[in-house]
Amino acid sequence: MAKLTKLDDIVSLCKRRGFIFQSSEIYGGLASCYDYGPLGVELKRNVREAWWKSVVKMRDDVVGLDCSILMHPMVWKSSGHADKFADLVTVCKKCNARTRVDHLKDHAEEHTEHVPIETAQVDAQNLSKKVCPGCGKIGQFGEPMAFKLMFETQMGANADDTMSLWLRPETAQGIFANFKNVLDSTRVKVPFGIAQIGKSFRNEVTTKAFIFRTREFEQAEIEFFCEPGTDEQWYEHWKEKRFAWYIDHGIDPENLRFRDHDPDELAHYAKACVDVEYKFPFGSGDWQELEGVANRTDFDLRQHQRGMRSINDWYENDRDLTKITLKEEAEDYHKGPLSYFDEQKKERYIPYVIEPSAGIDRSTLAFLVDAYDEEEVKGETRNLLRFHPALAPTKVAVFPLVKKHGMPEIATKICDDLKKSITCFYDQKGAIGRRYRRQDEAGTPYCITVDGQTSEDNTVTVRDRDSMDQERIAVDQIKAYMRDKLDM
RNA sequence: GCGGGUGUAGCUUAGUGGUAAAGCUUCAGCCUUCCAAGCUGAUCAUGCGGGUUCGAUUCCCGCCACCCGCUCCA
Repeated sequence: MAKLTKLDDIVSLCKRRGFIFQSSEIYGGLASCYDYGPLGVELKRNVREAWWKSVVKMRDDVVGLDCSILMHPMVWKSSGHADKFADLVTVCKKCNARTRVDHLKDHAEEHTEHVPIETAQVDAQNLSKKVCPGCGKIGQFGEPMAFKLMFETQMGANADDTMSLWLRPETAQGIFANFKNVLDSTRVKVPFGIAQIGKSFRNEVTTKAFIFRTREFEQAEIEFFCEPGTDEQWYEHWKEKRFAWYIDHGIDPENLRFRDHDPDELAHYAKACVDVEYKFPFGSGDWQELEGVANRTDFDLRQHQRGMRSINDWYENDRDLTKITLKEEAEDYHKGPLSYFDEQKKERYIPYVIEPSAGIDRSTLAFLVDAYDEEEVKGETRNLLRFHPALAPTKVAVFPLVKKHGMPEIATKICDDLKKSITCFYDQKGAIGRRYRRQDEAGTPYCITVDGQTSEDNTVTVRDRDSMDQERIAVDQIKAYMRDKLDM
């Protein structure tokens, strides 16, 4: 069957049906920014809720959180973002390949982490011996360009007295910063997790592929705190849980896989990391990351303990982060303010952290692409979105077979009644077949039709999106029927 | 940022140095008793800004945006 094979087809579908629009389109658009239309916002909201339900509501060991996007600058000093979230990039004059300066080596290149900007600048002084990984030419590089990877903004209305802040580049740090608050207020015990969904901002060097890599994006992250030594089993646990979530919500297993990070690919704080990848149809049909599950060890909480010890330095140095370095870690750091006291073992430790970090926009796109289908029906092409019921923007559409003989009144009443608990949509325009197809394109799983028989025996037909089969049920059974079908 | 490509109604396409055509969609009406039927009518476009020209959607320049690479990662 013909499917979406080009990104252009997906973009077109998204716009045509009101899923996703280019941001500020009437002004020519704004690079890398997108808006969710009427159907898109419902879909995305459902993706969020499905995630939240799965990791918070259905579990006893995860609680939720919603942190501010603006946080104390020291958060980013401790996390490492302030020092390291800047790259110097240079371009080979011969082949135009673009490479991060810290990735350039005299000989073979090996993967490295982000490095402090100052270090990179020193490195950049001497590129004459460096080898272009693209064409192998030596020392043919242009002036290195600095990239600020975090968005900066100002807090304070008085123009002469403002404070520069960053928009968070990840939601994770808000969770670490609230670790103690959650411990003190919710009676949770390790192992437990804190989940959060929210916007993050990164000045990606290059954006990519529609909403796949954007500078403003939405993350769904869990920081799961566990006892050191149990981290590997929890890593496996989350790896499995998160993979299953995509499958359970309709992603074709053929299009989903794990990709383990190579040891030299791991971030400095991570002990292990695996990506959940989806086979997007764009480009050459590449596998692209939807979610990363990482074992972050005790790195973050230990870093924040160092940061807390350094706060006075920040004040004493005119609140200038570039002038300070974090204090060394205390000898007994494992008993520090962000440690956990294990009642069973009667000992304190800094928990290890397993972090499943998903991209809401990315998975929304994956669910959309994966649900898209075309099939031949009586010589006509039927376009439909086979969304999982939990994700479908509209759950039920209600129609009168024709708009006379009192059918619209009955149908309207049914729809109004359903609205209280189910997202539904009423339509009486045009021929019935057309209305069915319209709902197919929006991914609505069920259509209820009031016909001539309804006024005689109080029954309606329920039409299934995927099979197009119809079933006749009693009006007073509709709610129960839908609850059952929609698994509500 | 560099290289390559693209930009005409909501969508898909046509076309031209003389003021833009069609299909689908949408809207109104008629007709319709179960899968995009039919009839009538209507709305809607040359990404933005300059230049050349009597006249630019078309030619030139700049900008913006998107796509494909280089990169990166949720």
